[in-house]
Amino acid sequence: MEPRWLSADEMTAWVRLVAVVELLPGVLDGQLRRDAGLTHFDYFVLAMLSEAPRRTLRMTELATRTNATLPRLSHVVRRLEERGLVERRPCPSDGRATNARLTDDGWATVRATAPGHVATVREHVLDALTPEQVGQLAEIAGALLGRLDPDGRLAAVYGTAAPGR
Amino acid sequence: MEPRWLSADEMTAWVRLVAVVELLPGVLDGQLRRDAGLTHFDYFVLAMLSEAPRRTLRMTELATRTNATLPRLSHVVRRLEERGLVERRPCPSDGRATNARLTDDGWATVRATAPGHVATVREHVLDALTPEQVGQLAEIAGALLGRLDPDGRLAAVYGTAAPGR
DNA sequence: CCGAGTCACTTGTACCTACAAGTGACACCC
DNA sequence: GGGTGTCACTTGTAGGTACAAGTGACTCGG
Repeated sequence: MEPRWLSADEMTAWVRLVAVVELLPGVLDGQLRRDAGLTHFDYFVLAMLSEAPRRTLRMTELATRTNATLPRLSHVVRRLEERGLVERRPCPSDGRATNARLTDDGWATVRATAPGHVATVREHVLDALTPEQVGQLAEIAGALLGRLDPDGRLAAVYGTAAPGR
Repeated sequence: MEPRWLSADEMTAWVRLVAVVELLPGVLDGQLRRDAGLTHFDYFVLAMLSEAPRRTLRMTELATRTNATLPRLSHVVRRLEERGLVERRPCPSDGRATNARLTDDGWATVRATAPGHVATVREHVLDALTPEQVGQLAEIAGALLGRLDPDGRLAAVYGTAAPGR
């Protein structure tokens, strides 16, 4: 089988996108690790909790929102718990479930870390684009998510409605 | 310090971009791992070699093109060498350097793997976009790379874009 | 109830990556 | 032409992620 190859325009877009996907995590991880001793995934976990009602989420829900497997999340939350940023309690209404809650220390950490993180995002991404391009990027990324996340598992995070479903 | 926060449009674009960056590597890795037993980074290393003259590159050059640290590349190439896909030889002109060359087996592996990889890229990325959006994506990603890769270390890959193969 | 099946999570093992230290090889300079 | 410093890599060790198996808790048919 021989699928149609990529045109020059497609190749350019694809190769650059791959480069971005390769470089961006390192930039984010580096800044957060230096400034707060957190990996980007750690920060994302804390951020998801900070936006949840009562700063609490069930492990399963937290796993889908962070696109993590349950074992991975379990390990990460255990480490965050050892640092006092998160606490786990058995869910009163379902004995199988565990609720993860952001502690006051964790909340303070998020508030202290967010400005530097936002500054990094501005510096390396948003400020490089025109307002028009920001809109185009939202459209394009939305379209990609329709393919990358057809079940909408992350839809609760990235907002409303991929057009694909 | 309080940097200006993100506008609603910026937040949408950013959150979606993060989701893409989070999901895309998993999709690429999964397909390549299932079909060829290669990680996306492995494949990228082989692809870079396959496009180089005489299918040979010095380790340092290969590291910059793949955005890898030298230790990481050293481990990966050792494993690829154990599988017979790559071979290493001391550089005759500089005793410090090592040349990595794609073997015939490695070349065959790349040729056998590329179509499935391209199909995945089409399915999950390019076919989700209009031709106009493909152009916009190239522009946007190019702008981001100006910030993410200011020294142009990866420019040899995404810049000239060598659409030949 | 009671047993099979599923769910929600935890633990254990293997792999991969990052960081730090070590080994030759080259370059320069007096 | 030794001494110093840098370069190009390799090796060793620690930390994080993925996959597989295990443990209680719920559900539902009989």
